[in-house]
Amino acid sequence: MKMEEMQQGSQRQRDRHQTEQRLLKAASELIARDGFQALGVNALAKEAGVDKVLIYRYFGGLEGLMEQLGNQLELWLGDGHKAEIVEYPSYAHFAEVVLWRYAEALRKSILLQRLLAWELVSQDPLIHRLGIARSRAVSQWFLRLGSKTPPPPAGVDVAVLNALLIGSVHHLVLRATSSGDFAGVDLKLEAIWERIRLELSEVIHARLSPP
Amino acid sequence: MKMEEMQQGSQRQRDRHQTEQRLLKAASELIARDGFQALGVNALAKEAGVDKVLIYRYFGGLEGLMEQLGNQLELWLGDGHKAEIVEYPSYAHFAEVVLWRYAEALRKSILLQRLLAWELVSQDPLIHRLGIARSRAVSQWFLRLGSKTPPPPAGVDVAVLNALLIGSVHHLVLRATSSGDFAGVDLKLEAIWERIRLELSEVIHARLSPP
DNA sequence: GTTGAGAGTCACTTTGCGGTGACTTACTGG
DNA sequence: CCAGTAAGTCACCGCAAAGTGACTCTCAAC
Repeated sequence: MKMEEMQQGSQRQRDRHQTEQRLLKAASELIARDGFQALGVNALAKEAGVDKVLIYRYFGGLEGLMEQLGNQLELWLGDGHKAEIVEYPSYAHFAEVVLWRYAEALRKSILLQRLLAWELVSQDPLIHRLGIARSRAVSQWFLRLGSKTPPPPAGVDVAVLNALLIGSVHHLVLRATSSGDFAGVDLKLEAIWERIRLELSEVIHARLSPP
Repeated sequence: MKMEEMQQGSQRQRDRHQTEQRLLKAASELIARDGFQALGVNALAKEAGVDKVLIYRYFGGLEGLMEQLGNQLELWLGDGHKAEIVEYPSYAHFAEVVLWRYAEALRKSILLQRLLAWELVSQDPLIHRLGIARSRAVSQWFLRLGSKTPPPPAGVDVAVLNALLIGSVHHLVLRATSSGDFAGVDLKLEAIWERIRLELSEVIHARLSPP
């Protein structure tokens, strides 16, 4: 009789690795469902169906668990990193495609959204570190996708324009899952997101296409 | 001897109105300094130098106090509502000026920033209601300032463009006070904000000025 | 003066949190 | 077969939170 098959019933299954994975998964789900505010040892242990003492034994506390969760950060972006690198006819085309890829990945990853939102309110140094890791992962993703692209036109403040564009995407996505609307626009409708995509494209080409 | 002048020392000053104002002011300062997470009856009472039972007696609890604080919401926007209504040569000029006014008012009002950020993470219906009141106040402010302005050019998705622009302003201001940087841009520098203003202006005119 | 109402004070209960010590159970290496 | 180690369970501690009851003090109306 193999060990994996027996289930004594009186106690849990005695598999450290599986318990760790349970905890990490439960943490993800808890954050995605209720946000970082709800992440406590008691709630997490209950969500995972595991005793809370194991959080301390295996991870040294919530901080350690979060740190380990953060290591899977690039995984939070979903399959976006599988995107192939193509050659774009212009920087504007590149920006348009990559920005929209990012927007779609962000919309799908509630976990990443929760982290972005929490970065705006928390002063916890751990969250700050997670934010730095997130930022680095994202910009590397951008860099990789843009490795074969023409340079942007001169005379345009590309850094600031990028910040504006990414900022608007962040804010709209975050408002979509929090209140569902923003500035009179109903972000729950899929048709609106198509209009957002179009308008982003217009803005990018209006600013970045050579006149 | 007037009642207002005596100060017995053994007990507080026996002035209900002043105590209420103390509490409201303390709540503002507490939120501005430490955020909504730090807003509890104990912390608030300590900040105001007042017994916490008075929060329940005078406001019926934190919710009531917050509600009353929310009524002063348009006051949070600072002296922005004192701005005179002028006639703009074009919709683009109007958008440029008003958007930047809003950005500057928002940068100055940490209280409003805290509310905006908290709306993104909280599921509290009270915060949701506050957000609706805030949104209404802001859009009325926009409407008032734009009462004498030419219509926007046809063929442009003005609603979505506005959401994008306001969203980017929101996000950059919020990141400025939380982490201080965004997308590789150092939001602590005043020079950067000048570049942001310029780039916003460029985007607005590129999209809204008739070609 | 007396008294009643309202402002302020204090002690208390309850509840949920993070965190820990001591225990039981099961597997493993010798 | 036995002993040690590791997984899991349980009860508990200290603490800070929200909220409440009962008290004192002060003034004003009569």
